[in-house]
Amino acid sequence: MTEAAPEPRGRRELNRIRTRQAIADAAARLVGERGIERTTVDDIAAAAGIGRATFFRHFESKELAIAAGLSGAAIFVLVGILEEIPDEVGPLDAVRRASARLGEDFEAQRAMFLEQARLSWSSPALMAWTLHLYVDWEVAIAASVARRFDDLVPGDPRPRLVGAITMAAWRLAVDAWLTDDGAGDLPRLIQDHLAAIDVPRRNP
Amino acid sequence: MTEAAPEPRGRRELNRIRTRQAIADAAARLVGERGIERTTVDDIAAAAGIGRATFFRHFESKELAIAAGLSGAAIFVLVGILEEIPDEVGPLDAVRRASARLGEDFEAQRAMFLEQARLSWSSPALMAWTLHLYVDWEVAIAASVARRFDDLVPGDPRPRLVGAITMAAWRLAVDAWLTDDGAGDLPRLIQDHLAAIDVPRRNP
DNA sequence: GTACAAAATGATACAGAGTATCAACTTCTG
DNA sequence: CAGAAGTTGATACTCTGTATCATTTTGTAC
Repeated sequence: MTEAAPEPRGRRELNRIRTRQAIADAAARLVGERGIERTTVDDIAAAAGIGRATFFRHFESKELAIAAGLSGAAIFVLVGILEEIPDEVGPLDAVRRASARLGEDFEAQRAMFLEQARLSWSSPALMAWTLHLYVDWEVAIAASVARRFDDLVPGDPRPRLVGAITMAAWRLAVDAWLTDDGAGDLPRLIQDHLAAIDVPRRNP
Repeated sequence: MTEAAPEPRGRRELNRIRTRQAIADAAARLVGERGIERTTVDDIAAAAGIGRATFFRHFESKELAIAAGLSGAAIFVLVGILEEIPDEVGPLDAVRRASARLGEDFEAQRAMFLEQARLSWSSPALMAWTLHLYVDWEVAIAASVARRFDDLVPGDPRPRLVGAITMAAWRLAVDAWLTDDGAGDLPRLIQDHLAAIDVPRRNP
């Protein structure tokens, strides 16, 4: 999972990251072209230039590779933007601002987001593994917002809760957007969802 | 998924519900006895007294049947208790009270809950499908809390957000509990998680 | 640059999951 | 009771995911 790690050490790590990204990209592209049912692990492996055994060294399932290819980019960018929000901004406000920043470029990529969202929920197995991937993103968001709490204690549930709330708000906003066939304003929907929740930055 | 539906109409519906429950129960029992890797769809079908094709008419995957058998009971009871909380209690408070009520009997079944929780996260595929099942439960909780908002409007995201928050709080509390090998106080952990979040019953 | 250890790869075989088809059986309706 | 509708179980098949092993690539020490 892509966190703000130090520069990778050697060629092995570089290759590992590059291969994983190549697999995810190939998976998303082939599923976009043919649909999930007509896309096999062998197809994805061939398109990524690897063997099938290597595929399974990078991803636990075909659907996880597809989910990483479809959903990974937007969330990766969100976490990156989160890191840039000034430290004095509270945890949920930081998430709101980062989501708003991501939304600024939304119109330029609306069709792509819509297609990716449709594909993500287009099979029960892919939905299940997309949710699995979202848990990884929750952890990344939690790591990013933890320092924004004034009174964090060891074992404090709030960073993980903020991560979970963020992914839930996004997921439900995308659901509503798809229900409306993408006619709605997704950035607005995300902000509405995030506005409805509060996680105080300081316990009472 | 079990919602407070009217009495089933005919023998077909009764059989469908009964068969589905038999499959889920057999799946959980066999996985408890042998582990996931040693439990096949044919094993579960045989234990439930059905054919393998019938198995796949009730569940989209082996792991979904297992998840339904392991996790379904506790959440079914939670939704039932939610229905009994007085209408004037706000949405999240109702969830807190229902969770507290469920926790009253916790000690009597602590070993069973611990084993079920461990099994639920014991394979990536089962984790993914358990999360998939949780989305069904979010919908059920949303249906139950919707009337507790003073100013609900069509398309209002808050009931679904309460559902998502409830399942996230439970999931993260169980995670923390497992990290501590079940030594912690799960009902207390759930209350702590639920206490950290607010969804105002009325928009400002 | 070389030798060796460690890690990664790809080919392959296999068990089992998940899908599709069809004949037979069960349930429902009039 | 007859006929329609729905459900079932057996079976064949494709593909996923796992395991094994020989080969290749990368990293380290000298």
